[in-house]
Amino acid sequence: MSQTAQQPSAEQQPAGGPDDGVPPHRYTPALAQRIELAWQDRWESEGTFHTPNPVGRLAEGFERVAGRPKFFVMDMFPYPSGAGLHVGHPLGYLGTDVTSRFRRMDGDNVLHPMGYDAFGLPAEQYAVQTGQHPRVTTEANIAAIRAQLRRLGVDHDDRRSFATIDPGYYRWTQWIFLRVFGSWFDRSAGRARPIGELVAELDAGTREPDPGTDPTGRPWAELDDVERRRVVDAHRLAYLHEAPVNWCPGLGTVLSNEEVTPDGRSERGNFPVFRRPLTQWMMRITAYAERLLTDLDRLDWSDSLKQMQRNWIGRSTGARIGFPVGVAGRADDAAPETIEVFTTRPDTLFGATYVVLAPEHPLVGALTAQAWPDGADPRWTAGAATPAEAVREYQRQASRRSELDRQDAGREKTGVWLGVTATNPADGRELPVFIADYVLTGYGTGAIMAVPGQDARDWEFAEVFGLPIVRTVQPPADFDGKAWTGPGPAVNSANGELSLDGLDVDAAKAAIVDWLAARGAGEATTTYKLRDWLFSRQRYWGEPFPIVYAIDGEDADLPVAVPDAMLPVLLPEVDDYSPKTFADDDADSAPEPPLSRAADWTTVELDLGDGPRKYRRETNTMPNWAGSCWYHLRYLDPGDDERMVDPELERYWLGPRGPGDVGGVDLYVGGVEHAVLHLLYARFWHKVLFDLGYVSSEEPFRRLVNQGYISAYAYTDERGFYVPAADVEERDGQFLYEGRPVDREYGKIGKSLKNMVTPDEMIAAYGADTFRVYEMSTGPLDQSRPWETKAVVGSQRLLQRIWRVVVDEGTGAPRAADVEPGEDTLRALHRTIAGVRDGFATLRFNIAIARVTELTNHLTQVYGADSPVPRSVAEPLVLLVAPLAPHVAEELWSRLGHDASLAWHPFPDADPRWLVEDTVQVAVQLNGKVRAQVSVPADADAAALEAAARADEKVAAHLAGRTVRRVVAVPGRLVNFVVG
RNA sequence: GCGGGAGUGGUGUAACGGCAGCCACGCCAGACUUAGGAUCUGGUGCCCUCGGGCGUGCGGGUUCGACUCCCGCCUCCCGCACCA
Repeated sequence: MSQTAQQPSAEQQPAGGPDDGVPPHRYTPALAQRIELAWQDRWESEGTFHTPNPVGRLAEGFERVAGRPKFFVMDMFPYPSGAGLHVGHPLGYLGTDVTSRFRRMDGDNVLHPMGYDAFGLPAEQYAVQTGQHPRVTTEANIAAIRAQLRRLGVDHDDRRSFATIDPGYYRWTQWIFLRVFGSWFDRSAGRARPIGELVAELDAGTREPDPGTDPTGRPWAELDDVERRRVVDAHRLAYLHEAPVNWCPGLGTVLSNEEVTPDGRSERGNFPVFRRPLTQWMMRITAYAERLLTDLDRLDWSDSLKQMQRNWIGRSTGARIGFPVGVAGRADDAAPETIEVFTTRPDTLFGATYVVLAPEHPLVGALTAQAWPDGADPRWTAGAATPAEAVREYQRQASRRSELDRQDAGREKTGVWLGVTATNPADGRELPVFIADYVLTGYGTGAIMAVPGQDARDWEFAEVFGLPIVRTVQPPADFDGKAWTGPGPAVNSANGELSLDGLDVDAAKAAIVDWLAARGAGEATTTYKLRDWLFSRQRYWGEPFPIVYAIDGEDADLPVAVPDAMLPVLLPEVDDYSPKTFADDDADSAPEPPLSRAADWTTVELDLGDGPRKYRRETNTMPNWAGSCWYHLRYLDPGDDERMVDPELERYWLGPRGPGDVGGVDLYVGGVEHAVLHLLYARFWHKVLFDLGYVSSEEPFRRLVNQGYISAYAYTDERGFYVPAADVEERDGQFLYEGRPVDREYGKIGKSLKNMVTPDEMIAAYGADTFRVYEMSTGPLDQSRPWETKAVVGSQRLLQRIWRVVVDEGTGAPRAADVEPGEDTLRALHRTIAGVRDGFATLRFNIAIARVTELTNHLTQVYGADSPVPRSVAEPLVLLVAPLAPHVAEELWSRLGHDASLAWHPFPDADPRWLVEDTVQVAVQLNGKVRAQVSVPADADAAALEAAARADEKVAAHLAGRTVRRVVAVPGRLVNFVVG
């Protein structure tokens, strides 16, 4: 490639024939294509965008950048779907590319890698349909996207690319899983620790098992080995758990809460989802709820995104209060039970008039009375002969009811009485206990005290069931509504020992919680909406778990980690990639993962330290999100076979920049659709790795920006059918397709709206540089915008004008010469430099382009078509535009006589001398309205400014005969006369 | 309902509390052309009696001065939503 290096000019033939009137060396789309392909080849062959690491395999050339600050910029990596990119997809990739190129020129050691998120449902579903191995389609799709990205001219370091399906990558995904499995959350320390330390402390008697981890209730010392294993397993951050899960028969798999849409369907495929108890792998993300919440404050993310995560974590503070249930009416051998409720309003305890359990609450069976008491309200019994019958029927209905119905706040409240009462600990009143589906199993304790006077939902239920309503907060005098949830003094809230009456809400809360705590009847507590992460999928195309279970023996079915040295656990070949799927609405079906049918693979003989034994493998696979939880770490050296990541590389690229800094990627750009799923999971894993000492950064992504979306107009004819948007004409404000009027809509780009526009089409018509400039010119990166193909020509014209400033269109020779620019030109240049830098630094590339356009237009006017352009202006112009339109900039730079790529050339600096004017125009206002302009020296003080203004004829005319009450003169800006 | 964000020409947008509309698309006119869907130049917020008047969703407020800050509405977009 040395020939290319010395003679990089891509121009091999004139752009047009002699007869068509187009100058032979004009920057036409055809020339743009040749330039772009040639420079893409050269960048690749020279390794222009190889980023050196400080140490290790990729350290070559580091001495060149050792003194530079590091800058790690990253895109949310794509899922290679095969559907192809449309013009909306590259927006973020181009934003990071411009930033990356700018920061490199401006003196940073920039890391800008790209990988592929490649496990997942679409490839698997395609495989199920065609029998083609998902790896084959996935790899073909990756190759296609990689080619498209290359054609856009992005500056990724190709040596650092990988896909999550690479065994060399998912080996470490499995390794991280084992670290999570191999640790527990020490609540006293507020962090994860290796599980071995837990065992040591339990053995030493310095620690008791966490509550709820030991079903035997016996001391640790008295437990046998298997019982101890179970206790330890219950502490792990990755644990097996039988619980109601989101079972999706149509997909044949379970889904995490986050993968279920609010209307109770699968996010992928839109199939119905049912709640069903199953044993599944869970990740204890809830242990990190507090840190995930509070550390948001330390991140440079948008407020809206932080707010979404806060809402998802859903912290709320309140109290747990016990409501004892007596034995009266229950089975003869029933022991007394206490219903624990969670409330954020303990101050309203005296207003509680009934208690409600979720239908799935574990105490429901034990609390249900044998028979209805005499005179039971028919509204409470649902017409059933016994409480047990009513409960069974209600539970059945609740499990059948889709999440949509269940969460529809407008639906009338339903429920049944258990036939028993619970005692209000504050005043000893007996309150009826119901089950009702407006109380959710997974939140709080799955049980509430109902306070209709202060809660709209409880009020509604009380009205339907004829339950008493007691106000315990005095509403304002003019309030005539139902439940009052606002502030006010407590009323009706006293017992023999305690009175809350007159206290405001906060004071009443404090008083009642103290009183309850003193009698062991309750305590202040915090709960979260966030639930543990369901981590198993019954799919083929995902990472296998590095977990086996003994087949025989006392410890059968307890999970055992596959030793690190035996990783990766490779995905086996199978004949059928599909999980067993069922009719969409078959709620009673049970999962059957494809790996369970790989008979040779599922059982294995291993020696895990106590001799060879037979084990069965875990046949679930990890969810799609696993691979994207840590890929930022693998970019640092994807070829490292020794470690997940070299700690020294992690410290260099991701480590904190100072005390208290969270560290992480310096700029992470991607779509807002990952606001809770990916970003919460990735933060969680990163924090676990931090706690265990594998990384020095507390957060994965220091700064995050959501790029906007590109939408496009679509058109429907009189029948409501979409017509091809590309063929619609606008005439006099009317939109016409084949001469007939059509209606305009605005929406997602895609086949269904017939408004698809692809980068390939745009690149073919204009070249990648024009496409890049157009996309970046339409607004700040984070802003959504409409696509308008007809406007692309503006960007094409800009690049043509820049080309024409630097190159003679007739001869192809550079027009730059060593002539001195005029002062106007110098000012224009340096103002442009300052503006472009500002635009790049703030991701408002539209500003940078506007300033470059101004400079170009200035040069076009001043230097015409023939006079030589000062080299000292032409060269900076080329450098300024280089991050936006890198190919044409490289070509011009080379024609200006430079052998080396400009990718590493210093970005121009604005000379402050040329940013200040000698004389400035200042506005003269009367009462805030501009009446005149005066020209004054830039350094004129207030008095000089006022004098100059008064000397102006127009101003004098305005001031004549009027009283000047006040003069505001701001040097360099304006004079304002306040007149009477 | 709760939370977040945004409302500026025909369109995308721009304006440290200081001349509202930079730059571009579109449109209008002109130049060069056999020709123009090329290129270049000029114009283009609205109204006007050509003096000027009015203009940043609406209404108030702070200020010498508000697109910008504060309060209250309206509209649109996004997220969450029976979360106790």
